[in-house]
Amino acid sequence: MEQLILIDGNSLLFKAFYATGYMGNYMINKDGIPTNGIFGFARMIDRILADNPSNYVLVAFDYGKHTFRNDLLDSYKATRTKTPDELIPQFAMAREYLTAHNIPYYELEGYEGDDIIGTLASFGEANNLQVAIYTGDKDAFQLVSDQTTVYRTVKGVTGIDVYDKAALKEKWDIEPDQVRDLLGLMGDSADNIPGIKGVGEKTALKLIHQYGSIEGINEHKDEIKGKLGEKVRDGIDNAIMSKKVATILRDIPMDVTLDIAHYDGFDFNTLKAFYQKYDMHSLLKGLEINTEQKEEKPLTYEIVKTLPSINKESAVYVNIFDENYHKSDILGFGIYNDEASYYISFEDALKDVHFLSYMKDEKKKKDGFAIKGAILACAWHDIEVKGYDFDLSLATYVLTPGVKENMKDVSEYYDYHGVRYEEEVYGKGAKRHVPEVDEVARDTLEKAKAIYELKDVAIKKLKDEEQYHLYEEIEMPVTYILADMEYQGAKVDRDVLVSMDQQFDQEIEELEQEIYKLAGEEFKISSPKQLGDILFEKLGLKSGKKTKTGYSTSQDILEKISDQHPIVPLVLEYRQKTKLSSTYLKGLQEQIFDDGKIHTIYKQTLTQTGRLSSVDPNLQNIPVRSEEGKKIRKAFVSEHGYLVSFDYSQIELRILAHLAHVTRLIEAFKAGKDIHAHTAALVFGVPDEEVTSLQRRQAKTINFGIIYGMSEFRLSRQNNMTLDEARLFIAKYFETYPEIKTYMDQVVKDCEETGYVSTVANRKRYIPTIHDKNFMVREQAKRFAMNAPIQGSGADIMKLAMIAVDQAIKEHHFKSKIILQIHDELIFDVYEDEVETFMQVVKEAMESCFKLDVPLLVEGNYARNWADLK
DNA sequence: CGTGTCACG
DNA sequence: ACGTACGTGACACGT
Repeated sequence: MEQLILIDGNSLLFKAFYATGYMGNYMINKDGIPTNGIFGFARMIDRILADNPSNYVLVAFDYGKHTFRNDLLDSYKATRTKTPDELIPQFAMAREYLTAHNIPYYELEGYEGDDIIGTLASFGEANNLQVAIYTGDKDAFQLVSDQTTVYRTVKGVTGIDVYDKAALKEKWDIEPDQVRDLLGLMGDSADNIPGIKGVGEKTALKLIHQYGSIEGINEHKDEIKGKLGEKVRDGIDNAIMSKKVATILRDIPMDVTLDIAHYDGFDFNTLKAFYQKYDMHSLLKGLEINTEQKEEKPLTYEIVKTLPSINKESAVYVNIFDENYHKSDILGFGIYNDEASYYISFEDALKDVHFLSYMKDEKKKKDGFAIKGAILACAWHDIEVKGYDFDLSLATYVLTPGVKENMKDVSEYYDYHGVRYEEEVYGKGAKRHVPEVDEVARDTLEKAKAIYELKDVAIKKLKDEEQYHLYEEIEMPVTYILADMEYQGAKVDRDVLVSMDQQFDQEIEELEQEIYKLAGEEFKISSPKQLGDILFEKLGLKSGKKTKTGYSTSQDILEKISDQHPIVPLVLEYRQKTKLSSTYLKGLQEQIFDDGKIHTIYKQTLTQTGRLSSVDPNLQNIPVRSEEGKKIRKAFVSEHGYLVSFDYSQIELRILAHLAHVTRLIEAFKAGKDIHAHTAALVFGVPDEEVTSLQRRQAKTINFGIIYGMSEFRLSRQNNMTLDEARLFIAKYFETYPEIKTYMDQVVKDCEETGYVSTVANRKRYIPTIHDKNFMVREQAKRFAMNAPIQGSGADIMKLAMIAVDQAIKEHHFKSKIILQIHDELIFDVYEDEVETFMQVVKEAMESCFKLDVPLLVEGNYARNWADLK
């Protein structure tokens, strides 16, 4: 069946505008015209057409401010925030883009784009076409039918949710027609449609399921009991009217023929001229690449058994089969530059002296993707690699931490489409396999080529964004240090784990029996569902908050009711023991390599803030807070003498004091005071030495809360205060440190203007949801904005510390090595004879690696195992 | 594969 | 009126 594609132009342009705000700059072109909205708009349209080649496409726009909806409802869209100035000129550009692309568009005075789409969808259905509607609004769901599907853009410019009849059924259990009833009841704050006051999605659906429609509700309104009944009777007239407003017209007076949607492709030069006019280089490049790949220069490569000589900088892609490169086979290697394109299999490569000497030749410069993994996978197979000086993965992470780690998504970020997802090539889950060599070679060279093509683009962008330093002087050196740390590994005494494990298994078994006895039956204690039933149904304990699926049985709930029944403390103990047993005692044992060590993987391109994360296993969350758990650390032992730890004291509060120029905090840190006690003294107006432990604890809570963007509500709960007390407390806190309030307000404001926040090393976090129309989402965005510069600057400083320490170790010719990084702490394996000087040198290096307005304080310890490192 | 829970900074 | 702290990863359960 032929397909008719209908696109809501206004909706997409708005979405694109806000979604690409995260590009940070508003992409002003050389004439000073902002182009970010049109940029995202063009990307979306390109994507839609690439995914669904069709000869019938039409983009519908709103036209004129006044429609019949304003006659029905004075306030319609009255509360819409004014269209941003940067967006206004882009409406005309959107039409210009469509013209350049040969895509038909349509607008009709007094009607919204929705109505044009509704009318054309009816026409399409009557003419036996498959109709695909692309929009960001949920109103269009009412147009769904057996022939019509709605594609709703979500998150950014490429995410799309598919809505057909089954999806509506699943999401809301309603028919397409009832979408109007749903909207009529709920109203829509964005369009200022009232609906029924106090009725949200849940209640609206309940009413619809019971009475079928708003008309049905109206007939039975007197039967509805209680508060809801009152609300319904008060609001039903509004709902009836709101439904009319929310109804998309399907027969507006327009001359409907299939011809008005006729599309048969674009002219390369016309579209190119448009992109050039507005300086949209990445789209232009994407256009050229696509056309190139389709028509002119398909990827070619040669499978070789011995590597010919390579005389210029090349992309070298190491194709690693498993996620864990410490244990993975290597399938092969791709070497690509603009005159060479070779694939050599792992088996051949091992035997090829030309290849091996090329790889270890420092002077042969190489560009890669996730080079830490490439270097280490090679190292485990005794292949020495030198000369990597560019990493596309790291570069992209610095530019935008939000992009996924795989090469496909990274390439798409640059509008480069020549790479496929892993699953497409190798399958996923149980179906994952190595395809024939030709396919592996193609995949490998596709990736090598992408690295080669995108390197300059990425570097230019890094420089434009003033992030080249962060990339080149921080992330690149750190990736090499991490490679050493991972390869070095952490030595583990398996016997410690084994004997603890045996004891735990026994204790867990005993706990189980006691719990069953108290419960009167056997059940899966670790199933929250079954445990909830036992505690709150069978034993009738007072339940606290609920989760989506039932009673919450989380630790804080259980602690509150632990004196109500002897089973509760046993469950808590059971929880702790099974957690320690399965995750740490058993889990860690499985991860010990033949060399008696654990080799974690640090993810350097994952977090939104610049921190590292550790996986397989996670060595950044080994227990310490409970005495019982801390014993696990006894298993981590020194290989050569001592384990040494250095951790930054209060680094995040120091960063806050620095960033916000908090006079009294800075003074306190300079004077070396106990910062929480001192805060308490200032806030409660007592001398430092008279601060009670409760006061100190409350001050500590708020100090941390500030870093996270805490609410009054949360503080009151955390500190067992009333909401009023918490408000007063916060007010006094901000009186004490007035600069903090000013700073936080400014950070949020900056974020609203630029779409991102940044750290001391100019690491950026883009937060597009700062403009979200949903209050909750927006508030969360503000907390991200307040926290990211602090947490992120901490991460920056730690990375600088690692570089400084690495440097110092080399200068002093220490044999000792860094083993672990845990956000604000470094752990080393130190030779006995080096300990004394090592302690001094490292402390100095860490404290002086970055200058803040407050001193950085580092505390060091050494011991034979990790548990004894106080 | 999503959800709940809990381990860490 | 919303519903409530930032950043992570691993495991067990149950669909």
